[in-house]
Amino acid sequence: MQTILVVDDDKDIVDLVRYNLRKEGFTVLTARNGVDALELASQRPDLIILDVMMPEMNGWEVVKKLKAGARTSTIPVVFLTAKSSEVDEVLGLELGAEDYLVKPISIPKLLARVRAVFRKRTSAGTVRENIAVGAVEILPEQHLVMIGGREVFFPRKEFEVLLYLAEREGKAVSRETLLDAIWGSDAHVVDRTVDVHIAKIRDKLGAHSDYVETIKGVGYRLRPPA
Amino acid sequence: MQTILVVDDDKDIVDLVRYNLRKEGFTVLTARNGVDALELASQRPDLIILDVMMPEMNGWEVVKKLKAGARTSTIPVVFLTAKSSEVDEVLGLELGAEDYLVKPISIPKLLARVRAVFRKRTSAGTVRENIAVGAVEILPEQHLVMIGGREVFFPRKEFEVLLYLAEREGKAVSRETLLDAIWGSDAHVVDRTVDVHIAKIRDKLGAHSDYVETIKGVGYRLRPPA
DNA sequence: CGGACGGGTTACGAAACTGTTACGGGGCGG
DNA sequence: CCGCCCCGTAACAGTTTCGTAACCCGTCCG
Repeated sequence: MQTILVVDDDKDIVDLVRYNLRKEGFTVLTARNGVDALELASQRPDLIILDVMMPEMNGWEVVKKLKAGARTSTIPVVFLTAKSSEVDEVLGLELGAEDYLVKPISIPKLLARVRAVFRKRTSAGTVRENIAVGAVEILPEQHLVMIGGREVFFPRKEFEVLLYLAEREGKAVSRETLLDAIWGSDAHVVDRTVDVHIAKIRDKLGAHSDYVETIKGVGYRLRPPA
Repeated sequence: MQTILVVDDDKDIVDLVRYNLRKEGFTVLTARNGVDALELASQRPDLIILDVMMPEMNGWEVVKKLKAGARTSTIPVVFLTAKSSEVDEVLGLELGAEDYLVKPISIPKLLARVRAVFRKRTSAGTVRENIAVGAVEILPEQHLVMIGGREVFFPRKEFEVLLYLAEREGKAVSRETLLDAIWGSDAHVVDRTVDVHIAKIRDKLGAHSDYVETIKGVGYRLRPPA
């Protein structure tokens, strides 16, 4: 079953949310401050419900750190906020906030949002299964790459590029497509940047660097050699 | 130039979007409600930017009707939404929404999304199916050519020429037509250039070089020998 | 028989593309 | 505050691809 991390300094709210989510069958982790939240986030819950206003480390900071961590950057976050004026910030800042809820919390609304997140996750194909291309294995959920059985660390961008290519094994992928998919359609990035990442990926692939083929004038293609 | 239909009940937004899209060279149609939108959609714009919240007929209904109409079902739609909670619905319901934008609108983002839609449409949009002509197999998505089961590399231009001929197997294609289709109508290329590429293609086809027939005074034709 | 046409081939310089390395900025952790 | 890592950009070098021109051949005439 899916795990949800609930973070709020108000014990009443934590209890209320936990009770209701458990009743729905979710596994619930809780934290009363940002530090503990980050600690628990490393367990990779499927969703984080996060209070904006907290002593010491507020919600923004927590999210920033989550997004920075390779293992936690893809976890969806739903904000809890007391003031509706904060809503604009949630939407304005592009922190990858999945959604928000305004206090006082309406339980039906909460559950609806939570279900919506999971629906989106599964329908949008965000369920990232492990992929193997020849001797290269990619484990998206753990942000891990195994090359010939050995574990190799890939920084975020390189990882995403590799994953994208792997999901389309054998297909030619243009730089433009990669930029759209990974950097976002509104990115301000030169396409030669892709080359550099490809170079680094090849470097890490070591003996298997020939998995990444260059198609001049077209793009790249990932596949095991014949 | 491409035509975009903008639908929103807020005049300010319509004006803002129209102004910016026009500046980018698009032809812009506008509607203030769902009914007018459907009316204009019959003109088959290349893209529809659609507000979710509108009086009388909301965005969902408009899209449903668009998808129902044979002439309008393939037009990509980008949603405009004020609340992030609606985003889930956009993605959750599989209405074929191409993308979405959250208000307040960022113009650079809007333009980036629009451009992305057109890029996707022209490049990956069409599902390029594999083609076989005799012993020659062309796999467009992988940018691969198999000749008698053996993989042979074709540089971009040669690949495109071969593909173009293969898509018209048995039909005579003039140099002029090829130049138009592959080099672009605004290219400044001598038509004898085509001959050179044909020669290279024949060379790579090896034993099957006779697939490419010359029709004197007309052009070329690709087909397996009788 | 000579010449005009159309086309096949080859050679070569220019342009286009990519691989790689180096550098600067930013963020995070110590 | 310092140092390390990730990332985007620029610059340089090495290839590949492309477009033309040139030359050659066969055919079809008068």
